[in-house]
Amino acid sequence: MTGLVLHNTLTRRKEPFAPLDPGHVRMYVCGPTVYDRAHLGNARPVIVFDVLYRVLKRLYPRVTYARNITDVEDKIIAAAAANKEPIAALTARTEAMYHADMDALGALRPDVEPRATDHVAEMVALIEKLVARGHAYEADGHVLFGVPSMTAYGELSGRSRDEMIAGARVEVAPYKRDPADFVLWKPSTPEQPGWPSPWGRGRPGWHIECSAMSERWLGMPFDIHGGGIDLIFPHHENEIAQTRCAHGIPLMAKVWMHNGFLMVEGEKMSKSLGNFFTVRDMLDQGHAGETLRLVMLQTHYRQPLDWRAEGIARAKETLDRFYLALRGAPVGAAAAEPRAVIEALLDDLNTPSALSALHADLAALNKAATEPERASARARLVAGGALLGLLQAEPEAWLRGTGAAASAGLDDAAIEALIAGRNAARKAKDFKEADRIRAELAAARVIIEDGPKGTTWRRG
RNA sequence: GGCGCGGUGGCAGAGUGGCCAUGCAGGGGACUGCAAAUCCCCGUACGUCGGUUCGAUUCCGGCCCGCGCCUCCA
Repeated sequence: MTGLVLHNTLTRRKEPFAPLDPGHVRMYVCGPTVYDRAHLGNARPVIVFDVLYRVLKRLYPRVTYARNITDVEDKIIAAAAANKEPIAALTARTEAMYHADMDALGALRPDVEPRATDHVAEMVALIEKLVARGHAYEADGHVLFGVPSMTAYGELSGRSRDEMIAGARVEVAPYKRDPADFVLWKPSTPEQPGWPSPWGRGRPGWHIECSAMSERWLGMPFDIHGGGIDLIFPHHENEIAQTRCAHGIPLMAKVWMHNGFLMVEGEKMSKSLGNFFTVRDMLDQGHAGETLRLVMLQTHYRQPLDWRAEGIARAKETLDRFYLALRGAPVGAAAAEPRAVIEALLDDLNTPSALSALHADLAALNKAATEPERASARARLVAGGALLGLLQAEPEAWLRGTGAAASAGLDDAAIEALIAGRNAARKAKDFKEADRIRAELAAARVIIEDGPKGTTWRRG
C-alpha cells in the first residue's frame, strides 16, 4: 500500500491506486500528431503525466510509460502537401522538434514511443478480430465499428448512444449502419499514404492505433491511461470499445486520467483569436522551460488552466527565490523528499499543495543556522523538487540566466567588472558612485545583493 | 438540446463540517551606508437563495454566471 490516490474518470472519483501487477506499473498517454509544433495545450498533459511518471517510479520497482506518436493522419497529409514535401520528412522533423521542446520542459522521455506507422499490421489484426467477432463491418471500402454491438458503449464519457445521436451535429456518412458508428479503416487514394489490407489499400482510423499500440507495448489490460479531457469523447470511448470488443474483456485500463483544458488570457486558445502559442514561441520569448513547467504545475491538473503572461513572470520570480536559497547553501549528501511534498502528490497529484510544501522547505532552508543544517535542508528541497521535475538546474547558471535573455545585455565579465568598481567605491565610502553603478546594472536588468560573503548578482 | 466541470481574500490557487493553505501584491518591524535578499508580525475570502446540522465556504436542492465535450481538437 503506497497511499497513492488517483481520480478515475471511469468512476468520477478518487480511488486508491492498486497496480494490476505490483511489480510493474504500466501507463499509456496519448501523444502528439506530428504535423506541427506542440502548442501549450499539448504540453500540459506531457508535464502532468511526467509528474505522475516520476511519482510512480519513486513508488514502484518498475514502470513502463508508453506515449504514442501519430504519424499518419489527414492533417499530416494536408500539411505535407501544403509544404510540398514527403510525409516522412514532415513527421520526422516534427517529431524531433517535439522531443526538443518537451525536453526543454523537463519532461522525461517515456520508456517507449511507438509510431503508428510501425504498427499497421497490429491494427489490421485488431480490426480483423473485431470483424470476426461481429463488432465491425466493411462498407464502401471502409471498415466501421458497429456501436450497437457493444451494450456497454459510453461508460467512460457517460453518454448513451442515443444521446450522442440526438446531439450529433455532423451529417452521418451514408455507409454507416448506425449514426454512432466510427471508422476503423478507410481507403486511400493513390496519392495518399496507404497499406495493403483485406479491405484494400488504405489507412487506419484515428482511434485504432492507440488500441493496437497500448496492447503491443503494455499488454492488456494495463493500469493507467491518460490524456486531455477533450479526448474522453470520442477518442478514449472508442479506444475502449475497440479493445474490449476485440478481446472480449471488461476492462482496457484500470484508471483513466484526464487533465483539464488550457485557456489563454481567459479565452480558448485559437489561431483566429491570435492567442495561439507553441512551446517554442514561449522559449523563444526567453522563458525558461522550467518556468513554463512551474506555470503548469501551479494549477491542479484537473482544473482548467488559464495561461497568462502575468503568471509566467510570477513563476520565474518564484524559481529565482528557490535558486537564490539553493545558491547560498552548501551541497551535501542527498536527502529524502520532504514528506509533505510526497503526500500532496499522493493525493491525486496535488501539485499546488506540493509546491506549498516546497515553500515551507524553502523557508526552512533560509532559516537553517548551521552549515550541516543548511546542507541537509538544501538536499531536501532539491529532492522534493525532483519529484516535480523542478529545481534541478545549477543555481548559479539559473540566476545568471540563459539564452537570449542573458546575451542581450551586459555579459558576465562586464557585470563582474562593474561590481568590482562599485565595491571599490563602497570601500572608499563613495556611496553616490556605488549607487550610480548599481543603477547602471539595474538598467541592464542585473540585480545585485550585498551579503556578508560579498556581492552576488543575478539577471532579473 | 444532451453530458460534464467550475465559481474561494487585490491577484493566482489549494483545501476543510467547527481551528493555518501557500505564493504574489499591500501594511508594520529586524537586518542593511542605502538597497536587494532573508527573517518576524498583520489585514482581507469562500457566486446567490433555501435546506440538513449544535455549527456549512465545506453536505443537499433551486437559481445566476463561466467553461469544456457532443465523430478525428490535448
